[in-house]
Amino acid sequence: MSSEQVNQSLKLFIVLSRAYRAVNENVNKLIQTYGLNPTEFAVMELLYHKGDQPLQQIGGKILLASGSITYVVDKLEQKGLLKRVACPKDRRVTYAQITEKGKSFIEDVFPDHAKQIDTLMSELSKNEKESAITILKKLGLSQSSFE
Amino acid sequence: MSSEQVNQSLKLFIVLSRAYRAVNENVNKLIQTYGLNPTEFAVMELLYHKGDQPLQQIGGKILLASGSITYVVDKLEQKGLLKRVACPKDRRVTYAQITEKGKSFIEDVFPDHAKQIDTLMSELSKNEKESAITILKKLGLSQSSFE
DNA sequence: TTAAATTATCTTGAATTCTAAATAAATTAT
DNA sequence: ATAATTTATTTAGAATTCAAGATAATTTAA
Repeated sequence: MSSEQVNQSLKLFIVLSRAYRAVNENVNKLIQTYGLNPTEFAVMELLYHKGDQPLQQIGGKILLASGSITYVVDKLEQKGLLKRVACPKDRRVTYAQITEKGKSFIEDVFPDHAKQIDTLMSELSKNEKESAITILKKLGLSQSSFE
Repeated sequence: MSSEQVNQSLKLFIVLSRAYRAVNENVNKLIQTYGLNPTEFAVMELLYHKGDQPLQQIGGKILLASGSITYVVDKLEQKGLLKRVACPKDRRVTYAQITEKGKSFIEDVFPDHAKQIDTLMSELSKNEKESAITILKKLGLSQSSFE
């Protein structure tokens, strides 16, 4: 394990962090204009694209502790964008389910949202995006090593 | 602007987010073992590698609001890892300056820290890292578009 | 079956971050 | 020179997140 190799990895970590933060900061500002915060939007996207979710699964998918899920789901329920639905088979479980209002919200907002993200990526060519996707996929699988 | 292109950008955004979070989650756990939180560590790294910083500049470099800088700098000052130093030329300005204790801390911790990050990147070949660095650099420059 | 262990959600309190306003110093314009 | 604007830091209060514990339901094992 040469020092050069370590330096390259460090540099990648820095560049990865900057790229993510730069893009994400812009996406977050965009989401604010919809009247939601990033976590709320992530939950809505998840329910819209993947269907009803047991509360617990939401935590695993968007990286949120169980106490925080209760908080975010409460807020979205107050806004009428989702509702809690009891699981008939296991009474410990509650599903979050998108409402009609929630569905309309995502359908209103998502096309432009996607276009804006495309704009944020416009510095990259098609091939560069392709390469980045292939490479970054491998990093996304990192197992947790320091628990 | 084809829909395929937008989809590719969306996919890259998702993969970028997952990669960053996977790596970052591990790095954050590592930092916790040093007794600091990620923001505190970022400030210490900045001061160690880039020298004294006016408080305001810290915000720009690690993406933190001015109110939060006061909070983090207070905590690091309490821990004796940095001190505030008045700017002689402009009395509005306060510098954060690393202390000897802070310097020792980083010097103790950094070599292993870097090695652990290298381990997290070990799924990628040298060439893949090189490509990722080149491509991600372009994204890191994204200007804020929705202020 | 009953007890023990596990799982899902919620509650509580602390930590961290943000926004907006307050304060203080410097700069600009009249 | 004085007033108005800008810049840097801090304060105060709200929002968000987490960790740990509480509650309730389910499953496992004796």
